[in-house]
Amino acid sequence: MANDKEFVKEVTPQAVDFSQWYLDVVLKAELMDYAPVKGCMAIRPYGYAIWENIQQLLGGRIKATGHKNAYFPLFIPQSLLQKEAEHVEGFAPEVALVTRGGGEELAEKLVVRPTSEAIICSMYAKWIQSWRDLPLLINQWCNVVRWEKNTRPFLRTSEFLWQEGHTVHATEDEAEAETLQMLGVYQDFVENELAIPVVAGRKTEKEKFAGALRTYSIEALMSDGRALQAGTSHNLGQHFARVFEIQFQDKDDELKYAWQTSWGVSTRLIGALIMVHGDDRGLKMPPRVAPVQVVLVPILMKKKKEEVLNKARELAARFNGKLRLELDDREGYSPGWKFNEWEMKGVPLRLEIGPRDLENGGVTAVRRDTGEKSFVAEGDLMQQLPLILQDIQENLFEQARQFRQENTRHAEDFDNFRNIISEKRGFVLAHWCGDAACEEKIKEQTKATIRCLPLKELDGVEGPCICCYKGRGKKAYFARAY
RNA sequence: CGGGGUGUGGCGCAGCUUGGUAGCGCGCCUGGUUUGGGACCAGGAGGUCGCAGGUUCAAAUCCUGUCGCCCCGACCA
Repeated sequence: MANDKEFVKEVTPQAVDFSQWYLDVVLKAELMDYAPVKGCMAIRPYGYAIWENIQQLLGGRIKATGHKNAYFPLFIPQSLLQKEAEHVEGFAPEVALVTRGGGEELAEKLVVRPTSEAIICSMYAKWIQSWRDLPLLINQWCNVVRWEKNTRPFLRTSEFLWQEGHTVHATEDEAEAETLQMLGVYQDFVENELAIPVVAGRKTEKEKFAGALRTYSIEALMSDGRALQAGTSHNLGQHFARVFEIQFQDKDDELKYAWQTSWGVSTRLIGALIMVHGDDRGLKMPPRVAPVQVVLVPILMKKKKEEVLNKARELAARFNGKLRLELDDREGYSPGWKFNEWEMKGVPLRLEIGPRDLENGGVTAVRRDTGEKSFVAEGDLMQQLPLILQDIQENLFEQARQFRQENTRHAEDFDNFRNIISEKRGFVLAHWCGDAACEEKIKEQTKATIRCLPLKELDGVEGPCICCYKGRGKKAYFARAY
């Protein structure tokens, strides 16, 4: 269709240039706009609504597991950040520093938080004295700043929004259990609400969080075959407790250092949502997080204009508070224009109501995921719409799951490994001996990194390392990553 | 930090080679006709051409400098 071409011209097809497609979509769907500062963006209402839904759905899970929200300062005295050696080293290059305030040079420079371990630990040291104060389970929603050289909307920005949980426990076992519990919460949330299948696993020493004992992550596969870390959960051990002196007197009267965890997901999830589900026509929002779940477009002909409009308004009012339904009764835009715009924005379900539908006593429903059209009688709407949305949610997950399955391959020798990575991308499962030198060599030669060592034992059998063939180890997930 | 690109009404671009005081498409505003996959007609508003200096009677255009932003790589949620 001529019109189709015209429209599609505004969005670069994925096959032509995936990264340009991504940029076209985030801008045209009005998720964000570039701000005057490099790497910074304004998150527009439609994009922010996704974040609000994430906050609500993930926030609910965080609270349900006993955590409470709190807020800690944006500014961290430089000396605090520098306490934990590995932590400083990891973050120093990307830290923004405030040196002046109130027109004067500051006595101590202030770091703009790149993450809040330091400032939070300094407070926890004051709050914790006894085993009775534990566990301490706190989460905060905030912005953080990391001075990035290479930025991309949502995926890597100089400032981003996230949620960071910081907990303190009496024992190592409890801390480890908490770390894994929250990883599980992330997996459940991302799979069931964002419809993105993920692999849960442990990070290698090289890839772990600066200052952590162990880092776990959930890893997702984007539709261009590159992996994206979608959430991390760290067992901090006693590293921070020791330098910040978070001590408690235990039941046995002894003074002990506490065990800590931290875990976070960021606005990067929005990037994942776009890259996992989107197509050449734009976004495809999973209904559970879609800012608009259903759009109702009245077809306003000269005849029956008022009747159609009245019925549309009546239907919209009926779903008020039950579904996120938007009535698009703007005049001056043709129905076709609206269809395309809402498809670009990824609204899962579109309802059309025109003179014909009025006669037939219902609406025409069109799914964003399959393009399938159906007629729904007015009386069935209340019951049918949630079912269709649920079906769309499941279908999106299933599509993504299938894609991941088709793009997860096993490699038994290095040539095979290299070929898969360079020609097909996706996840590659291969044996790794555990030596950082092999990890590094693989990265240099293929640009693929170890995404994680899966928690779920895949075959569980050890084999010769894909790189050195000498050492033996279990299979790890490799991929080129964002 | 390297490589590339780009800066001209809100957006996308042309004009620059060969200096002569800014144009096109989209969008926007008004009115009318339209409306089942990005409608049409008529009228209209809107730009000291990233910034600074220089050359010239005259600079979007030539020269010098500078800044921003975007993309691709090395480092990272």
